[in-house]
Order: sequence, then structure tokens, then C-alpha cells
Amino acid sequence: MSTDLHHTPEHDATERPAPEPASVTASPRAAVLHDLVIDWFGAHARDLPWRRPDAGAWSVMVSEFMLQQTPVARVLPVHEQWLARWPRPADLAAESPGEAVRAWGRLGYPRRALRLHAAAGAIAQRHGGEVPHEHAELLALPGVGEYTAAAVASFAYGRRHTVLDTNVRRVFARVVTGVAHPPNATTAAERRTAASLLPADEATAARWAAATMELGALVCTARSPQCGQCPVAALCAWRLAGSPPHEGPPRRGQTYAGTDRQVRGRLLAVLRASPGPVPQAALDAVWHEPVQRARALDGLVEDGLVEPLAHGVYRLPA
DNA sequence: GAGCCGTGGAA
DNA sequence: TTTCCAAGGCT
Repeated sequence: MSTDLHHTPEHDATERPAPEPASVTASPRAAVLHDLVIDWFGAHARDLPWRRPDAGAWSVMVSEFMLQQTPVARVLPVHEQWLARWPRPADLAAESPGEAVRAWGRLGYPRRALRLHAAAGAIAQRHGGEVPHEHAELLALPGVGEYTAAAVASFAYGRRHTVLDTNVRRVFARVVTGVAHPPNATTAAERRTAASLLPADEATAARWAAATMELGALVCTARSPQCGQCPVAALCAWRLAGSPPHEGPPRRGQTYAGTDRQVRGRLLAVLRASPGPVPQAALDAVWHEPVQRARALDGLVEDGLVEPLAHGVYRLPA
């Protein structure tokens, strides 16, 4: 087994707050899963910029923000631009939030740009400019939830955390629970499953987190899983059950056309494209319905994505 | 906990 | 063409 265990320094795990409990029973089945998935990862992992040995925690953190609901392929070029322009958190913090929104481009959910900018400010102020190592400290940053805190701690610092994103949840739903898709919202049962399967060894746990995510992203996909390529197909509860289709409430789709989100997107696109303030008329042109248009603009202002100036002129926040 | 928050590519 | 969904977070 070439699990490629990087030997991390022997820093004391006991001094860290609230370490995640080791699995009660280190079952043989779990050990087999670990080896199979981690070995597969060693052979098939994508070479992503934020995974390279020289990628720092800031690179990892920026990638995690951008990857929240946005595919890797679209993140790659923007991530590269951001790291080149703002190589450290303090560099981004020194910019205006509007520049972060502008550089976010068309990744979607631009509030993430605002939150990442605010997180950079908090890191510069409270953490000496270094992305914090502790899960609790990460969680306290704007835009960092349970998943992102675990991901940064695990991927950037090799810490042991349950990293439960949509990929991992789907892998566990199939391999462990035997259903086609996880529930709409993360459940306590899923957290227990993830915790029970988390390898006790810190470095292995971090490797496992990345490996299970990658398996979900490349093989155990939502639409058409490539079970023929899966290292754990023979152990997969879903396969062994005959790959039954999804049951229960439909996985809620998100309508978009005609929503406030679409209007917000169009308004912000105008602001991003303009180097300076934009007159009301330029914004009015993007949507015919005045009530919805005004509501969308108000929402953007409310969110801090747009700054109203005097006499009907708007700009990205300074 | 349900609803909201962008965008674009693939099926 | 329509639908699905992609490394979530916040209220």
C-alpha cells in the first residue's frame, strides 16, 4: 500500500480544542475503504494549483471560497489571477471591497467576494496576516462555515476533521447507506457516519478527506457515476443493492429565469464592467420591470455589493 | 429549517 | 429547450 503518508511534525494533538473523536471501532471494513480510496487518489488526483506542495493556506482558502457552488473549471483562471494580484491576505485586505467584487468576475454569488475580502481583513488584523490553523478560528471568519473551516484546516494544515461537502455526502450515501443521493440538508446521521470513518491518524485523515471528495467529483458523480472506475464498487452498498433510484422528496431545483437573482446579476455585471460610477439609466436598461428592478438594486445596496452615490449614481463599494 | 443568493456547461 | 447541478453560507 503506497498511501504516501507524509510524516507531519509530532505536535501534540491533545492541546487542541475539541478534537474530533476517533472512530469507536477501527473496523477492518473502514481500513479497507481507506486504503482503496487513498490509493486511488494517489493515482488519479487532479493536479490543481491549490493542491501543489508550494500552495499556501491562503491559496487553499481562496479556492474554497470560489469553489462554493462553482465548478473547478471556472474557478481555475480566476484563482490564478487572485493569487497573482493578492498573494497574501493583507494584500487583499488593503484593496477596496469593490475591487474584490470586480475581480470575482462571473463566478456567481458575489457576496462570497465580499466575505472573502472581509475574511482577509480579519486575518490581517486578528491573526497577524496568517490564515488561522484552528477550526474554531476559521469558523469565526466571514463566509467560512462548517465545511470550509474543516476543508482549510485539513487541506492547508493537514488537520484531522470531517470534511463533509456534497461530494463526500454522496459517496457516503452510496457506499455506506446504499441510497442514490444524500438528503437535501446535512443530517446528524451523516455526521456520525463521516466521524466513524475518519482515520485516527491525522495525516491519513487529511488524505482521506481529499480522496473522498475527489472520488465524488470524478467517479461517484451525481448524474452518471462511473462505477466501473470506482475503487470501492465491490464494497458499495448502493451497488450491492442494485443501484436503486432516488426515493423520497425531489432534490429541489433552483429556478432562475425571472428571479431577483437574475436581475441582481445583470445589475452587478454593469457595475463590474464600468471602471467608475454608473448612472441610473444604465442600470434601468438591464430590466424592464421597475418594481423588481428597484428591489434588486436595493438588495445589492443592502448587501454591500453596490454603493449609492448622490443623485442616482451607483458604483462598486469603495 | 426553508429560502435566498449567480452563472454556465452538460445531459 | 429544459433540467440539473457545481468543494456552501447566512438569515
